[in-house]
Amino acid sequence: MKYSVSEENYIKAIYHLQQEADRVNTMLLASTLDTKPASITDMLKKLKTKRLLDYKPYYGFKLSAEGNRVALGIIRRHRLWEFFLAEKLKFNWEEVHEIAEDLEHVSNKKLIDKLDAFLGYPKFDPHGDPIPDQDGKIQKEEHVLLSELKLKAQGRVTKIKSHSKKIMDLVAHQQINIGSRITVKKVFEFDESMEIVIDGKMTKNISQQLAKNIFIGNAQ
Amino acid sequence: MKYSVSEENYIKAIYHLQQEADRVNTMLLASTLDTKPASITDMLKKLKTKRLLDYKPYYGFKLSAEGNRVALGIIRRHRLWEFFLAEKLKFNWEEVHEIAEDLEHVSNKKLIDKLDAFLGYPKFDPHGDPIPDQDGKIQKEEHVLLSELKLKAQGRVTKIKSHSKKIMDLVAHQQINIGSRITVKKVFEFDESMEIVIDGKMTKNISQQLAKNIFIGNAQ
DNA sequence: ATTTTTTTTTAGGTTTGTCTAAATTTTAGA
DNA sequence: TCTAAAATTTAGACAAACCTAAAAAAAAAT
Repeated sequence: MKYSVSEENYIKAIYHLQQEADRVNTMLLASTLDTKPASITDMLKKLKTKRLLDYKPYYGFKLSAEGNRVALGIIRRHRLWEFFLAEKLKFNWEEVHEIAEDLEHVSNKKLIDKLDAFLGYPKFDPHGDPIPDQDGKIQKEEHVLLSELKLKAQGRVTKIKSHSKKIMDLVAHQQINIGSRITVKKVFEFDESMEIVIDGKMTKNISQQLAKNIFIGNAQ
Repeated sequence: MKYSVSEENYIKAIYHLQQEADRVNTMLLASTLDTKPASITDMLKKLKTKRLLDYKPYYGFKLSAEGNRVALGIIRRHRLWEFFLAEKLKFNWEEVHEIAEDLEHVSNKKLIDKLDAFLGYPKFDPHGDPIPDQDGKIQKEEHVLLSELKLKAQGRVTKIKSHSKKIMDLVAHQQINIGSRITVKKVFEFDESMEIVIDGKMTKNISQQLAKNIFIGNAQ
């Protein structure tokens, strides 16, 4: 089965929102996709008839097993292209998300499997997110939010929660990279901002908002 | 300026048809794109208002300078992806055209220029067609149709005219590749079919129809 | 030079994915 | 519990890209 770019974007957005809270509502999806609630309702009905979504009017919705499978296929394509762009074409890791948004919709199975092989079957993309394999299996990550790290605690950045341009801009400017070693030096009670040291070299001040978007691996 | 997938497909088709005959008509374009003439007229008007096309109702049409520039951009993307698929992902060269039809519509300039660099600035795609550079410049080919080759003449295959699945199937089956050395052994008057020797090893019989789709370099 | 055929365009309709505005249902507040 | 607010859906409209059927123009044939 082949789905339109729009359908794929809805499925992907629903999948991601469900990772946070497993009941997703129309308003939230509308703001995520930057459309109006009425448009969401239209598409929900369409996805329901295609059996990608369990949906009852007014009762909320969630992806069916098949919807999940489709979502993981889209995410697999997205993250493999991100890996390709960063690793082979030497893009900065904060640039790759936007381009992969387009490439992910080219859904030729053989293309993606050959790309996977060419890249050496990577397990994580440049943002630290796991790449689903051919069967949609993903390797579990073990991490905690930087905002939840205790004073003097340290660990490595494994992932940035959101990939919006706005966050990527800030993260890149602050020189926070996947793999950077972070130590929490101080947490200010006033606004919950924190002072951190990156790779033992640079001292930076970051807002709680930002800290809530940075994952730190608890292993390694 | 960004164009829709449909607009790009029209522009590309018009460009290719103009290489053969420089006056293109509605019927021909309709059959090439597998749509109805009425749909062609609709799009011609649209492309005219976007200044990509010189078009007067009933008088025929051709690409404007800007239309040509856009066409060469699309062709550049298409052929770079074809090269990537064949060279890096190890696709057979008869498979790459179809996948590149989708990839060509991802039009991020930086992506394409970095891909070009990654591939080592190739001048020809796996079909032997020239790849336009960043400024739309293409390296001229020197070749002649196999059907026009004289008896006992020989040369190397530089390109296959059409990339349709039907032709690619036959060409692959007959083991005719870019770079194959072809010698014309015999031409039969009855149907203009010819007996050829490929790489001095295999003797094959091919129809005139096929011979009219195979280009032989006259240099080298 | 007409008539016939072919090509092209126009007119009006369909689907997809969006919108605004209004109606309905649910949730929250007093 | 009744009312006000918020969320959701419905109704109807629109643009893009296609379609069919009919009209108009150009080309070909007699």
